[in-house]
Amino acid sequence: MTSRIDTQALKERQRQLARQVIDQDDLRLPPQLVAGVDAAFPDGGRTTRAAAVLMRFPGLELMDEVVHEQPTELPYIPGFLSFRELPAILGALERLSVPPELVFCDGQGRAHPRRFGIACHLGVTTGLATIGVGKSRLCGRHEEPGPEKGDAVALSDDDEVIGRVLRSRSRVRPLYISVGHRVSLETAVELVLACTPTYRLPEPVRRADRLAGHR
DNA sequence: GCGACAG
DNA sequence: ATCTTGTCGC
Repeated sequence: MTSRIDTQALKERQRQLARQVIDQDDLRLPPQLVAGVDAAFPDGGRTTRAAAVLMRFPGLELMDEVVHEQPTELPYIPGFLSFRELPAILGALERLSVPPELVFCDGQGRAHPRRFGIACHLGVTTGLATIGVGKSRLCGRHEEPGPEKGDAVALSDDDEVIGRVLRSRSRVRPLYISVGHRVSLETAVELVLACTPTYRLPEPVRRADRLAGHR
């Protein structure tokens, strides 16, 4: 049986909203308050548990943490992740004591088939500056980046550069960094590196991962 | 038709 | 993402 979900309609919404993405720096630099968000799916996926972590920049001192749960509305479909995770993530973000100036998202930004991954969706929906931090590739092609922290190569789709494949720490699998909203790709890469002192993931998303219940 | 496919 | 123990490597 075919999916009950009208992916064609969702594609149109993505293409429409993608026109509102701002891929240039339009935020205070350096920012003072950054956040990381992520979602987990307990109960065999019936519940969506979103976490938001607020930290100061550049010191990365913890300022606030929020966990928010609500019933899962949609299944996971490659290319439509944001429609599944965004509702709960918005709920978590709204409950932070202070709104962040920049949000690191677990997943792609413009490095998406219709240039509208979850980081873009969150940015356009809230108006916040956002950066996509993917742990693996959704689309695009690239060479293998060098082995040291900071080594990076372009992620390209056709003739378009849609992101960067970045070695956030030496000798770890690279991250897929892309513009979410109101941040340039160059600034996104610098901010990711500045928030990644110890582990593979930027500290805000790593902590959001933990809070949501990952391991 | 076949392979790819964020979390 | 989630289901799951031990195990290989620094």
